[in-house]
Amino acid sequence: MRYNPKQIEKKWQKVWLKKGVYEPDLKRAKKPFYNLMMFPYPSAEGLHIGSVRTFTGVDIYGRFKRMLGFDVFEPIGLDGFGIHSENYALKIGKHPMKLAKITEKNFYRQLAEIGNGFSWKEHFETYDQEYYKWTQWVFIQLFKRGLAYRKKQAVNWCPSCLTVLADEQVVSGECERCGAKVTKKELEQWFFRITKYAERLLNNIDGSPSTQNPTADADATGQASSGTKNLKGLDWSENIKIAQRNWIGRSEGAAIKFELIDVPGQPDKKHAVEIFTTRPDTLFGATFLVISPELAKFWLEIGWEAPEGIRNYIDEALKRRILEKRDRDGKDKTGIESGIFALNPANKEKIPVWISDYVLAGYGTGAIMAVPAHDERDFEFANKFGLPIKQVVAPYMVVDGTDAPRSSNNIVRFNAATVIIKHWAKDLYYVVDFSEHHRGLVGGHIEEGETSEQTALRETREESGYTDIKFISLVLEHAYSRGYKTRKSREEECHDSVFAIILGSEARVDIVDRETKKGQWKTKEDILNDAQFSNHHKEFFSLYIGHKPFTGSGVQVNSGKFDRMGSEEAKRAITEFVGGKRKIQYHLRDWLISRQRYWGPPIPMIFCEVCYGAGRGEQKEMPGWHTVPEQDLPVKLPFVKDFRPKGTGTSPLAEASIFSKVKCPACKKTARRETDVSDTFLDSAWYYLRYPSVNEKKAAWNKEITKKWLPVDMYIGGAEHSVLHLLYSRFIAMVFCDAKVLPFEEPFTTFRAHGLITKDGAKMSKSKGNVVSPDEYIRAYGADAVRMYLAFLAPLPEGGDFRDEGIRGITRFLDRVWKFTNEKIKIKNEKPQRKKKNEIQSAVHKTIKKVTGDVEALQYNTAISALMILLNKFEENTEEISSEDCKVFLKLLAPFAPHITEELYQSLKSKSYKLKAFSSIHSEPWPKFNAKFIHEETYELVVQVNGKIRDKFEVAQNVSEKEAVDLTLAREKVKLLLNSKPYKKIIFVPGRLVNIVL
RNA sequence: GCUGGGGUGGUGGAACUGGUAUACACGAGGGACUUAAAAUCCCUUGCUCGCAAGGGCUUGCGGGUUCGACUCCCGCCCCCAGCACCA
Repeated sequence: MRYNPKQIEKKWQKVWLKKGVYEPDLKRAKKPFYNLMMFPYPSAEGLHIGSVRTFTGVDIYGRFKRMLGFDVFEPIGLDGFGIHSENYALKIGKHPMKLAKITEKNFYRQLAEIGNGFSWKEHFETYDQEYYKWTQWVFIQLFKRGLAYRKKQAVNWCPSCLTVLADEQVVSGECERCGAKVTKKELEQWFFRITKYAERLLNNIDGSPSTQNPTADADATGQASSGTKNLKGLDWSENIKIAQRNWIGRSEGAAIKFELIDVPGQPDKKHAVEIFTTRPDTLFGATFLVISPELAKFWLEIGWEAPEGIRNYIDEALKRRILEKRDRDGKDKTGIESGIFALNPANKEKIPVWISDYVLAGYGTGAIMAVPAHDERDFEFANKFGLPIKQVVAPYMVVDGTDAPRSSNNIVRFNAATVIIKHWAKDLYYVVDFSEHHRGLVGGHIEEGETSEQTALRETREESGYTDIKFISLVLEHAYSRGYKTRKSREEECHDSVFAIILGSEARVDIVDRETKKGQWKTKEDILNDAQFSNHHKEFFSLYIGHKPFTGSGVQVNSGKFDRMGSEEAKRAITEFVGGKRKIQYHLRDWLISRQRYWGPPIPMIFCEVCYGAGRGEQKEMPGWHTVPEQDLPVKLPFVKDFRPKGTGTSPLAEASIFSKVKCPACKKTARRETDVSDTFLDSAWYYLRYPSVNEKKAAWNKEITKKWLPVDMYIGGAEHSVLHLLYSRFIAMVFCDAKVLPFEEPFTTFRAHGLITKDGAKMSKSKGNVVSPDEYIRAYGADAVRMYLAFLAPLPEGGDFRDEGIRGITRFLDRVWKFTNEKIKIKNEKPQRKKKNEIQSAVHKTIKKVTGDVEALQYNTAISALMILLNKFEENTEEISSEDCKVFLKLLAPFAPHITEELYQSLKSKSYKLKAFSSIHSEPWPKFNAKFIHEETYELVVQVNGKIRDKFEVAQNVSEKEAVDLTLAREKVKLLLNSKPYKKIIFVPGRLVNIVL
């Protein structure tokens, strides 16, 4: 019989289902293992090959764990509620409610065909009332805990589709669907206060105890520290952790008040503006303030009398802000002088206040101090409007990570002068070659009795030979650098004075410097791009000639009594000096929950005018708002024929008066329902809690079952969800942990991101028409081959390239597995002639070890390669292989190719299997390796001469150094190479090589 | 621009803790079987010089550390992903 995947795959899928091979006992499982893949949303074309790869990737791991004795729970469901599914419905002109049923069927069929060990009994869909009832309940709990609120905010708006768009539907400022330029529209929206959890969400990533944070909100997180502490941090892919850290975006800085002088229209009042900065060390260099148009508008509202020009600017800037999604590259800053002045608290200088659109309203206080010498944006702005630039931090070149001068014994200190020499006529600069691969600027030590200017002039003459020198300016008072002079193995620290010198003419004398350095003229660009140009000097050069602000840390200059202090230290000192407060800011914004759409769970809130008038409400700050009483859940999504988004900024549900009209739960008068639906991310932020408790009718999740199965042991999904979905899920878990209805605050113990899959080296996309559909491949090659090929492409965490020819290798392999095992079955070679017993045994056990380790690390490609090598060995030694060997092989292969291995395993056990007595290979224990079988008696010793391989020979495993060396020197080849010359030394690495150094 | 990840044969990709670079597979070339093709099986396959024995070169580029570097250090270039006026 030939291997025919079509026949066997369907057969075993049915048997597994019937026997409940993949259904753990949720109540009584002894070693629960929750194996989860990211919630799929059914898309237009059905299952994408990339998702198939993830699902089988997760499944391989789950099958492996099951064989290791765990009760594996591997649920599946559909995230079919929300904007993606609705958009597809809009596109093909079907109603999403009807469409859902169709896609659902197709999706589940595809999922069944790939042969995963899903726990099908627990599946659900997010658009099922039984599910979204609890999604609504989740919303209510957040409202009750004061974490849901309403606020006006500008949302993405497509003027052509007349609809609100989610951020991810806006591709570089344009509507994903029609390509129209996306604008903004101000609407009242529901938000979740995720920002209250910013610090905890951040700290849990690393499990480090929260840092001292005097100003952070204490109320929401107050009881947090007593909760579960995850001291080790999350076992997540590092890149995902980094993405989350960046998204939360904690920055440490200071809040500093600037007094305002003479605000027009406010002659008698004292005003001040508070700014947030991460660089209080640069305060002495703050030459102006900038406020956002929003803050300026607010100032106008509270009585600032500004001239019309300024008012116009503010209005226009605000309008632009609403219309444009985002500035393409953050350039073209606009601005206007307000006429108001402020007092720099550090040096008491009077500085102007500007209004500009480069300052954001939503971050910090909406006002900044501008330090053009040390901030790129301020620098650009100051140059555009001719504002003063004042340097207060000098660079301190470092090699060892420290950022300030410090004392140490092996530091050689000296003062030096560095000189930038400009050509007399062209835009060229003189550089000297220190050595063949090292260039830099002219300069040298300041000698006894010399001023730094004198040094500069002397060094210029000595090193360049030019004599017609015009000293033009002192660029920096001081700069500090530390470098290693490796040859002398000491550190040197020099205090540089940097000068710019311009040559009047080419008058020149012979170079008198005894090192006779070679020099050349270079352009600015050449110098800045020269890899061999001294970095230390490059920094000086770019500061003055390259015209760039210095944004690093270094040493204070021009900062009064703080001069010569390291700038890191100065941050604290200067903040204190001006009476500022240390402050922590986050980039994280609150979670926008409302969608003015149809296809989602209606937000379970009721607004009552009467209660609003009376100031009644469940939350003090939100009079008039009531949650839908729990017994009235779910708020069913009605069938609305015209589900298209309206251009009005309200959901299509608002049109259905039967839906929106409701009795107020408090006063029983007529009230109206909230007609917005919630964001899809809310559906998927808690779904993992529902799977094990899907049969629970009275609550969103069952307490005991949750305690048994959660948190999720292994979670695998796409890096594209590394921020939003994972952060939202963590947030929701934390909230419920605080509410004492969840026993943990981190939902996913281990998370691994899989890579992206390409087709023939190119990204798959509908427009390119190169999207791989799993169906045709499964039809042509069978699910096992598809699964294995996807696993063989590359390690799961990395991407891979799908090539049609590649799959041939796998089908060949499976054919050979089939043939070989069937021959074994025929011969029934239980006690084979074992001439090479040790060799075979060693190969088998090595493979067990390799596959076990690789599967645990999700390196499926190398695990499969090891199995291929073992099969080669088997085929070369057919007579030597027992059916036990075969069984081990099949077990190792089983997670990857579940159908063929089941078929072969069953026939290996008995000629005809009986359903009654059926026990699956997938429930068998995973093979164990024995280190003593892996051990080999000899190994190949490599002989190197000066690191090059010259010879190899067999030695005993336990060969001593002396023996090995003697054997090596006795080799003919070695003798020839040495030619009886002496060698310097011999290095022996046991188990590997001997290296003879001449 | 910033933050990650990466750059190894014609291709997908291997390589322990610094110790035999290119495992495994695809593709290609040659051969066997066949009337023929497909399938299957066997051999060759990093580049290069050489009739051969044998040598030289090779992990994006340039330096360095080391007996020895794909691996560690410094600088640069390129690709992918995410973020992007966050002060």
